Amino acid sequence: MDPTTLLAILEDRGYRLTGPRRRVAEVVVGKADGFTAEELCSALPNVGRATVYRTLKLLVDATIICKLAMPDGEPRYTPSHAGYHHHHAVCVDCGAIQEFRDSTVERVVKAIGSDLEGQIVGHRIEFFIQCGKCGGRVS
Amino acid sequence: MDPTTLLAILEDRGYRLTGPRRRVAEVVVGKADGFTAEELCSALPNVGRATVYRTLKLLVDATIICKLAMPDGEPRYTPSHAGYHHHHAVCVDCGAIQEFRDSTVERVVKAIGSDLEGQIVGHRIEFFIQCGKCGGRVS
DNA sequence: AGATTTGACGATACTAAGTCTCAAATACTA
DNA sequence: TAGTATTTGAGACTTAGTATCGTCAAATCT
Repeated sequence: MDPTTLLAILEDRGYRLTGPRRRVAEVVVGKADGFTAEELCSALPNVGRATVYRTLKLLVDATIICKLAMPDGEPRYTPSHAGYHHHHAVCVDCGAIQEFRDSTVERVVKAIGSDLEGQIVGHRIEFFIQCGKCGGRVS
Repeated sequence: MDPTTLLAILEDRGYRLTGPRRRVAEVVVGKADGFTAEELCSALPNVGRATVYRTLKLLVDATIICKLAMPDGEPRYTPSHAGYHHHHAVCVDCGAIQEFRDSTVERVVKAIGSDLEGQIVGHRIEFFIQCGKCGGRVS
């Protein structure tokens, strides 16, 4: 996604296109492999921390980026390339992210839902990998 | 699990059975529905925060309790009743936890592993529900 | 049981991640 | 272009957890 498209989405949702938001957009779309909030703050020293976090939240709400968590719980953001529901596999060494969608996963989620008492309102499914570059077997 | 068994497991792993650990054990086994680290600290005002966190880590390593994360990322601990690998469904309203094991999930995990570039080193699978008591449909 | 060794404790300072506040600045609208 | 509602940013605050380190006590040894 290019910054212009990203900003257009925010505009459609009624948000103003401000300088800081443009600058965040610029950086975010360039980080194909995901990033932490702190990285973003460092990359944008002229944008306040609060604004960075606020903008991240907007982008997550707009499903432009996804927020996921490393094994230790450290949050990590990644631009979402798919418009549809999907999951992520994150390399624990370099942070590279593979998006995937698996209809089997969705079927399993539904099946489990009917086995549990109560109603499923969400789920979190994340895979941690060592990517090819980082020593994992290349399949 | 009763506190004695819990402590025996720690002992087997070479840890000393100290007063603070006994007190933590006592409280943990009583919290069937999960708890936060802060709740544990409050419940044990005479045990230092650092000790509470250290003991939680020991218990997680020993797979006596599981650490999971609510939708907003807030960590939550829960006594593990199953000895085997399993997943959790947490009520977002009251925190009640259902453990489940689903062989389908495991099969799917394996199948996805062979589709991804690299090697799977872990995964996180959590379901968020509204339990029967909290307004979710009872299935 | 008493002495020794070594792991554990806890007070406190610190870090990291994120939120809140509010006056000042700025983007949109008419 | 003036008006107004939104957004910003500095910095204080919060929350969750870690590090330090002198003190203490559990297990072991004799």
